[in-house]
Amino acid sequence: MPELPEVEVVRRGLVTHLTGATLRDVDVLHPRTGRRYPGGSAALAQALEGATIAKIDRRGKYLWCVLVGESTHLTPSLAPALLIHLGMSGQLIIDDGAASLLPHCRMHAHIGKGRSVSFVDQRTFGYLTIDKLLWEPRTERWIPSLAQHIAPDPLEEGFDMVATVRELRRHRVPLKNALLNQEIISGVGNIYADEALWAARLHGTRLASGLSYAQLTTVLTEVQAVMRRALAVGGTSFDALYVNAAGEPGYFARSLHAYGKVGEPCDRCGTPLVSMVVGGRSHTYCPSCQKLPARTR
DNA sequence: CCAGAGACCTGAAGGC
DNA sequence: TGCCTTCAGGTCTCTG
Repeated sequence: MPELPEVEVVRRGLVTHLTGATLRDVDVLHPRTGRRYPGGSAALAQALEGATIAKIDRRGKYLWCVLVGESTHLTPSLAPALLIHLGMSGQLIIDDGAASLLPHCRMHAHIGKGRSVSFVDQRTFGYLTIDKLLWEPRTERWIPSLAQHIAPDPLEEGFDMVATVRELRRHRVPLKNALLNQEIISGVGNIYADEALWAARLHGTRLASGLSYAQLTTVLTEVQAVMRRALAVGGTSFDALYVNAAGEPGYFARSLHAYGKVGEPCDRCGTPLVSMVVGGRSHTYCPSCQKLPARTR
């Protein structure tokens, strides 16, 4: 559920409250939360103790806090970013620290001025770890080593539309799957993939390798457009599983045209939308606007 | 190298 | 009413 727009909304909220903050009394409360950190959750909590957050950055669905270590436990070889992936249900909540632990709280730390930060994650697909940053010459950015395999996202400066189209055409897989492949383009999840395909009038089972440069440019342009619109209203929330750093939902769900709308009339032509499984993921589309061509393979 | 399937996890929703 | 099954989704890992 948290896809690029939702993660960016979270990042912006954290910039306000975490920049310059020092983490104290760090607790990592679930073994799966620290599973990507050598030594696990207890070692992670110890390593984060006393770390100060200098900057908060993002690529696709990966979020990271650049750390400046006053911490004696931050080993130089592992400095200097706290990498956060929200998984399916992760939330980062800033509060005044007075209340007891939130339900499904997986990490908690004090950040000064009586405030605290909580990582809440019902399904524990998310994780926190400490990772080193590596210089990426192509985009001139420092990127965590665990996100090295992730392609630039469609809203970052270094995003190369032409190169991404070329990469999409290399893959003989359904376009829907190609859009969800974070190594081709990052930040796209099931919601925005379905929305962009609907807007581009393309069926998700069309092979990426079989589409024209113009068609692929159109769908990528729609990915950018739908994400910008979602970002402007705080992202997409269906339930309490996605909220910003202040615990508030986003309002893009009311603007969706395809995702989660099986059986409802298409907003363009009125034909009821249908759903099918593509590459193990549900794909909701308009059978009239998003036609499969006669020759599909 | 590339594609596809399974594993991980919890709570909501549906079936009987 | 209540138990059981199914589903949802993002990534990582394994298999073919």
